[in-house]
Amino acid sequence: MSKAAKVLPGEGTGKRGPDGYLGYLLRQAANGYRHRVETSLRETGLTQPQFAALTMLDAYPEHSSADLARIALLTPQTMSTILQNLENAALIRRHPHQEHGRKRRIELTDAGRQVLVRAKRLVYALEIELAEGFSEEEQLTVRRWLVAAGRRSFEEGANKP
Amino acid sequence: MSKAAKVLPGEGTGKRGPDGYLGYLLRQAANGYRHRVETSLRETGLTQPQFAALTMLDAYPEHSSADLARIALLTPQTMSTILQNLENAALIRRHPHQEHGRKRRIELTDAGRQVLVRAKRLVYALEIELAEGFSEEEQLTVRRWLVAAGRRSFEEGANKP
DNA sequence: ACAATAATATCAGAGTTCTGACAATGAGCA
DNA sequence: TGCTCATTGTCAGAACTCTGATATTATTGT
Repeated sequence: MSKAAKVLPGEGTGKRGPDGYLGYLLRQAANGYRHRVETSLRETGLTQPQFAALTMLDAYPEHSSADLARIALLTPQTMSTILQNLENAALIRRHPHQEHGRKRRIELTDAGRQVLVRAKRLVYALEIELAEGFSEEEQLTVRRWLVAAGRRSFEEGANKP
Repeated sequence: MSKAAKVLPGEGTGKRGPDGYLGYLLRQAANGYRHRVETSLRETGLTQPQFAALTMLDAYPEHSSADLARIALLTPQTMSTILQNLENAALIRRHPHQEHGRKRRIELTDAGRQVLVRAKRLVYALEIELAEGFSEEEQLTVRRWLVAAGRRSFEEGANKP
């Protein structure tokens, strides 16, 4: 290993610690958390987006793929991909929509419901971990910031996902 | 559109506002910010990870692909992919490492340096936007939280990226 | 009723990220 | 010396995410 590699900034220091750029920290935090979620969900075979989609479908069974995309701030194409994978895994089913030729009604299968129950337990444990060490007030600050970071100047893009 | 779709929770309400799950908010914030960065970087053709890699290489020209992966908390495979794309775009160059058969020395090309200068201006403007509306103290809370969210319980995984 | 516009869904292609597997090099030990 | 192990780099395959394009259906305007 070259001499330079020995001088790698340490774990929580420099640009990687609390002095780093917010955008860089945001990407790393999301990557790290997704990784933990999917490691924890390994036994269920679900990914983080699949879990989110199943949860939304369970809460709002009336919604179409396009609806879900809007809710999750994703493009319709992305949501379509996620739903295709869920359908291939037989966790959801899609029927033609009555009174609608193009829209499709989406339903969780029994397997989907069972997996979701197990997955919720696993993910909620991690969710609690995310808040550990931060006061109620600090958590509120973080939530406000995350919402703002996800939505800031979202109106100038052409393909506004 | 079905009646149910009319009752979609509004923009900043319910699970999508400050009352939502932290993990869900984190994913959306990172998605939204990445989207803004790449829209802004459109003219340069860079993606957010490519920008991050170029910035790191410019700051630490001695580092190998494996070094960069460790710094950025990514797997070696991921960093390898990003560097391949940068190399195909002729923004970096890789030479065999002296005193080392396997390691490779990575350098920005002139084109790479020029693109990086333009990209930095664009991204730093967004970085400032990320902090807007939050006090110094609040920003520190957010940074601390992001660092913790990215690193929490990172030691139990087998493939520790 | 017919044409124009909007909404829904999907295909194609690219980049990022992971897991899993593998080859080649370097370092340490019996 | 030779064996073992860690490091470095890559290939293959999958999922997610985007942009761009296209087909089908619904709504709206004249």
